[in-house]
Amino acid sequence: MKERPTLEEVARRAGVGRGTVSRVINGSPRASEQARAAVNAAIAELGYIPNRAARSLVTRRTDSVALVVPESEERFFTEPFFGRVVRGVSAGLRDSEVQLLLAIAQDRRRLGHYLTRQHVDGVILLSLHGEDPLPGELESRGVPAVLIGRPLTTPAAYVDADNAGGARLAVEHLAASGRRRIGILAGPQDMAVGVARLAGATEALAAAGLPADLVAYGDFSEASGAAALRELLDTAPDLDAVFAASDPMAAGALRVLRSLGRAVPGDVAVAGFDDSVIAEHADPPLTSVHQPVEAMGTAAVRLLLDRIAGTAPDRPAVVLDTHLTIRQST
Amino acid sequence: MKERPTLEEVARRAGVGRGTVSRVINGSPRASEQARAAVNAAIAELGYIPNRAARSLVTRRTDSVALVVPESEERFFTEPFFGRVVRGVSAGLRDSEVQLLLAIAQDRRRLGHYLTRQHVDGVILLSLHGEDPLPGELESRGVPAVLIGRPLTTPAAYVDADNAGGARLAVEHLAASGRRRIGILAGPQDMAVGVARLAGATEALAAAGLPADLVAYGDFSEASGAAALRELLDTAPDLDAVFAASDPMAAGALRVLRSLGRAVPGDVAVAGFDDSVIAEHADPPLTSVHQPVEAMGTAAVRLLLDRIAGTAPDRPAVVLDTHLTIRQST
DNA sequence: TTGAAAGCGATACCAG
DNA sequence: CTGGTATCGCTTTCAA
Repeated sequence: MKERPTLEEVARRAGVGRGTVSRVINGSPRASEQARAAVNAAIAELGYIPNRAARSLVTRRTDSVALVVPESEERFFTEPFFGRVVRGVSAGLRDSEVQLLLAIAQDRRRLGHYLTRQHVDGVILLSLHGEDPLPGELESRGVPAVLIGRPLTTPAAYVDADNAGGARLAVEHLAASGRRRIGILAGPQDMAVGVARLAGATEALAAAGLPADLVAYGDFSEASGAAALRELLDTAPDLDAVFAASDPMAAGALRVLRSLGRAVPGDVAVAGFDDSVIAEHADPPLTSVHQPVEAMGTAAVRLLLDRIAGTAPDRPAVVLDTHLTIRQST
Repeated sequence: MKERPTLEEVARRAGVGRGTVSRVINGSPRASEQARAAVNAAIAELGYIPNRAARSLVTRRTDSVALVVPESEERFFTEPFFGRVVRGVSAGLRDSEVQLLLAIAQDRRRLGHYLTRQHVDGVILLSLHGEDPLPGELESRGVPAVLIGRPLTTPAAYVDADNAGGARLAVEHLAASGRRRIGILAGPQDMAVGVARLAGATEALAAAGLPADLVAYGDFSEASGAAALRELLDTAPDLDAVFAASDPMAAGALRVLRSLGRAVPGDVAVAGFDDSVIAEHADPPLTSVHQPVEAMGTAAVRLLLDRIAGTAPDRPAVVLDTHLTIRQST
């Protein structure tokens, strides 16, 4: 377990002063080629690695950002969404010397206490519900924050998928394939995603000259999707297509249709949202709106790093395109 | 953006020396009740938070552990497994002041370079394949490592689910419900999980006095499960149950059975492994072996923290129980 | 039990 | 362009 060399030893080995070594390491232009070469040689030879703690102590930067996830949102952990975001965030950090800290927020108070400039340079917040006071608190303490998922009302920097656009794509696809009685299984309207997906679907119906009279609400769960579809079938037995605001809701719809003996897509076409493993393994496999989750994570870090560097607008938003993955259910 | 107070200011406010403040903060017994009270009051009043960098600089500990995930294993990110592990690890760290660093390993060399005592106190490694040289490298450099998932051959500290036991449970369940021609859709035999699940299944067959002649192999994927089942049906058209080493494989089997018009569970019972969202949403919902993934994460940190503290055996292993979630497919 | 003083390893400013 | 020096905020002797 050999001890790591310090900057001072590098300086001695290279026959230069500590200042010079530091300049070379941090890519300062004020260093002669000669010095640069000597220092780099010494670094390579000694296997020198700068001590983050020491650096952080004087620069007052931590070179780390936190990804904060509310512990209460069990969905995050049992759905692939979380992993994909993490992967995207990590990819965005790849070439940047910045570390990713994971903060699963058990206790909001304690977390707010912890997330200071002393510990992180910035924060990415994974939030489902729009009404989180945390980003505001952070910003007011000088800690840049970026949300993944648009907040419902609170203004903040965020990255999101084009949920409305995705819903539009799906409904357009249903209409284009000749469906005329298209039902919408909408998500909860106290979340931005729920609102946006319904809005997009409604728009597409209007554009196709179809009525938007068949709307029922759920909470994104399978059971709620099943219930919502039953509700729609009560008023419109002639329904020939369904757009669900989530894949589990679509799966619930499939279940109901099967139990009723209605063929999919023969009698009723079904489209979901998220292009998740559920869509892929459903019977029949579900046409579903695909979100670029990894890209959202990457965009979020990029935005955050820009904000930390002070080179980003104060409250920027990035909205990424979705596309439709077409499978056998439509 | 108020500046955080330093320890020195706390000392001044409390009317004691810096040494005393430090002792109180770190719970040293060598501090009078009086001093303790004064210091704590000052800390509360000033909102003091110790500076990790400064502390780390002198203690030579980082108070952080890394969770390392091979980037190449796309499975990790698109399956809930990853999120659940993260959640468990995070829960294990909850009361410990230790931070969780996420390292998605793009480049093994660079990562090995990075993971020194200077940056982390220890490492948790999420590895699918058994042949990872990283843990060994780390240990030899004095960085404690704990694997999640038993390595195939390399000796190392690890936490794992009782894969063999889980497979045994599933096959026992099939046999107990009167099935006599039970096929095994095994996973790849170059992974410890694949080996263990097949071993457990075989054991259970033997214990039930049934032959273990119906075994076909796959790679855990849906397609491979479908292919493997077709293979078994060729030689044993009278097959009346299948145990698959993964849920996707089981889903593949369901698909084949459906296309052949065989009823599940009427004609053939099907059991999977992982109790994933796929099992839950399959048609019919799959009986599947449940692994305590969160608990594995928690156990892994606990083990790691013990090793860091030097209070754990040198190469300990923790194996956690699985259970069977029974659904309609059996 | 306590305070004072000496570092931990880096950066940043300074004069040269 | 360069080397020395002060400094970041904390822990840890050491002497009192």
